[in-house]
Amino acid sequence: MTEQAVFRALSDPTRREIIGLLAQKPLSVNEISSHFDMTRPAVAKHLKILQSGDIISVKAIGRERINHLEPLALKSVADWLSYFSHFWDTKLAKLKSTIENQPKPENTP
Amino acid sequence: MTEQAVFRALSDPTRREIIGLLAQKPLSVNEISSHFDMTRPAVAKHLKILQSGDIISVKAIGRERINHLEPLALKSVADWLSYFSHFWDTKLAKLKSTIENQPKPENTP
DNA sequence: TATATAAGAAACTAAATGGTTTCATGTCAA
DNA sequence: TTGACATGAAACCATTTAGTTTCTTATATA
Repeated sequence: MTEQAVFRALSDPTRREIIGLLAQKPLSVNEISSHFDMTRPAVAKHLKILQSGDIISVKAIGRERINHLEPLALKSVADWLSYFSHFWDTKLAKLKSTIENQPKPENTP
Repeated sequence: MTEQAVFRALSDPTRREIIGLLAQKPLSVNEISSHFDMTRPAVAKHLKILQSGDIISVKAIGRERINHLEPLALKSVADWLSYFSHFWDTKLAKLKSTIENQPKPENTP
């Protein structure tokens, strides 16, 4: 939802790991839980926090709830960071603005 | 220090605002505190957390402690995000990896 | 239909977090 | 040298966080 909700969601290592898992493919709550050394309700709470940041969406299939990564939510963090990126990567920042101001980039062979 | 320390430091809106201030110029503890509706010790605690993530460095000048932004620390977050950036910006991600994987131009035969 | 499975919900707990107030220490300047 | 100022440090507090256990509900399936 808000930028704060995304930053907050990313502040926990378990949640970042869940994001990494869901980047591979959508997973049910049980499938996600099996990757961690904690109970299913604990994982479910993390999923709820990820939902509140719109980082994942949930689709009910029968009795399972399939969690999908919504990567666009992470872009707000990337946008915040881009304000500082020129400090460490002037070259890339310049390229970025060049690309974004171009109507159509040429193909790399 | 660790990636976790950086993510943790960014999870608080006050700390992100401090980062924004220090991106303009280095500031003393009092100067930073004057921007917020909380006591100086509270701000000092935030500064300590930012230090623990190596996001700021402190130089003592007389009785003042001048806080400097260390933007390179933010790069670890950018790097983590770049793993997902292809979801929203395939074009830029490709260019980025192209650039970063290039050897030094002068050594190219 | 009976049973097993997937998940949500509630109540509880320990520890971390974000804030406060008060006090101590070092440095500048009249 | 004395007093004001910048900061650190400690003790304390309320709330949030991350986890647990237990119970309930809904759906698959033998």
